[in-house]
Amino acid sequence: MPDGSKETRTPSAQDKKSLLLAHTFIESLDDEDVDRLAQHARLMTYGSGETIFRKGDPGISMLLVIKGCVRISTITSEAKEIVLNLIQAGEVVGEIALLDGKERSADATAIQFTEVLVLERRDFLPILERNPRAAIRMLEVLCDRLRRTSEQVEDLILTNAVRFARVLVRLAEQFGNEVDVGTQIDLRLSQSELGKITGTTRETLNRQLAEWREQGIIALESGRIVIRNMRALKRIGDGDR
Amino acid sequence: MPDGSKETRTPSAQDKKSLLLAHTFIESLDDEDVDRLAQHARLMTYGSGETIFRKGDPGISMLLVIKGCVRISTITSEAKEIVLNLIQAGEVVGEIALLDGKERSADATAIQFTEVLVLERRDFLPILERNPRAAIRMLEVLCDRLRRTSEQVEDLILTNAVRFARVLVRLAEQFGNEVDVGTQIDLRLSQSELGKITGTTRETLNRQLAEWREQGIIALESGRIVIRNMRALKRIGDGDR
DNA sequence: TTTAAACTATGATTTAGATCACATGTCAAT
DNA sequence: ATTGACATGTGATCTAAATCATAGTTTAAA
Repeated sequence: MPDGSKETRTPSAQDKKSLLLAHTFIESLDDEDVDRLAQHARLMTYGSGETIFRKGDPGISMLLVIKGCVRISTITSEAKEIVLNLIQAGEVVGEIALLDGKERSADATAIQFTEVLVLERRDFLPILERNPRAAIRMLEVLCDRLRRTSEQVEDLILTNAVRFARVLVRLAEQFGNEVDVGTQIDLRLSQSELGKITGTTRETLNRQLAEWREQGIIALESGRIVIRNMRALKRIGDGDR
Repeated sequence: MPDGSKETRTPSAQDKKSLLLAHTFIESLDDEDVDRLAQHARLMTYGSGETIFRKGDPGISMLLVIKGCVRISTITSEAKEIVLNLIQAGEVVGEIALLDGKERSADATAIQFTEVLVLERRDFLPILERNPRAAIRMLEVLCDRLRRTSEQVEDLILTNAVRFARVLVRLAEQFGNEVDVGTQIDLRLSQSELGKITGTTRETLNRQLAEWREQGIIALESGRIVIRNMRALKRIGDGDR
């Protein structure tokens, strides 16, 4: 696991502005604000496995993910790691601590080569205070997160098969890519990684995947899961065995 | 379980205004907006056990809890109920669906005699759009929720004893009342109810509580839990056995 | 003031899934 | 090509907690 070796490029404010504008999040801002942000924003890149921030860090910034994917996770007192969220290009990371000024509530790690634009609290908050549309956009983001996380709570009291099915369906919605045989999840996830998403051990997960593979419900295509029978998977996820 | 029999009083706009002003949430609004809300807000009351809304309902309103306590919960496909949140006087309920315009993501039930002020989407959203401070206040509420819910996700992959301890500590923070023997949780919760909060069966919970009672860590005082040794409970919750 | 309904307590049994153990497979680096 | 670091695949065993069963207790209603 490489660590710390974040590199920073030094692109022009113009470059940064166009990156900002490409980000869905930014559409709620007017041109001046975008300019202001572009001036102060830093562009950072992280290799796969690199830590972006850690639980407990002071949270004075928010990241717009330009490229790649960020895993939000935390390690319990019993030394189990659980993934709270996977955040892809076009979404934001670290907004909670930025907004409430408290510590980071979880760890953030790049799981691919990832580029982010870092917005500082002092640059961003004034914009929210001036621009209600931006604040409302932030509210939408948080509502979305909350719905997802509540769903995860529900998932965690379900039996494994049902939970796995629901997680796969959700991953397919988030990272899915339609191919001829079905929906491919465009993420290279090891089984232990997937285990951390579902909150189970690698072994149990492996057995379940094997079964579904035999039944033709899923398949593996160069290290990526392809869902071949989405309907069946959804049925399992609904508990209709 | 009584149902549906909501009664509505018809207080004056003045009455409603003073209720609004008493609510911590409202401090971010200016006087005109408070007046406007007071005119349209409805005061509703619910008996213990009454349903306020159900998962799947259209979410066109938000409730300010004036008095009492509301349980936010959901029933899984496997027919298990889990409590996502307990919301007491001074807090808001149902803000997510109001903000994102989607369906209610969970059921809301009064667990005591409860009074709420109902704010409609069409009255409230324009205020957010005009008043960034109110929007930022909403952001804080959501951040808070998100931190709580993420903690619950963490809790759910812990072993029961650790999880119970953490839940009790959290309930003590939220509903605690310092008495001579310790901190009393000011809620009458049956063990099955507590089970739904911790995501376990009544039986397992019962055994754990019995053990802690013998050890003098907790006690029962007229149906309410008193934490007599908070330090011990916190240590257990941290996994330091 | 008894009768029902809900809640608490605890033992016995079962079970889902974790843990352990080890074989096999893959792939990048030397 | 060989080594080593990881990832996958599967049996065997163990265990935490669910489920089942049943008795006692408190609360509220008739």
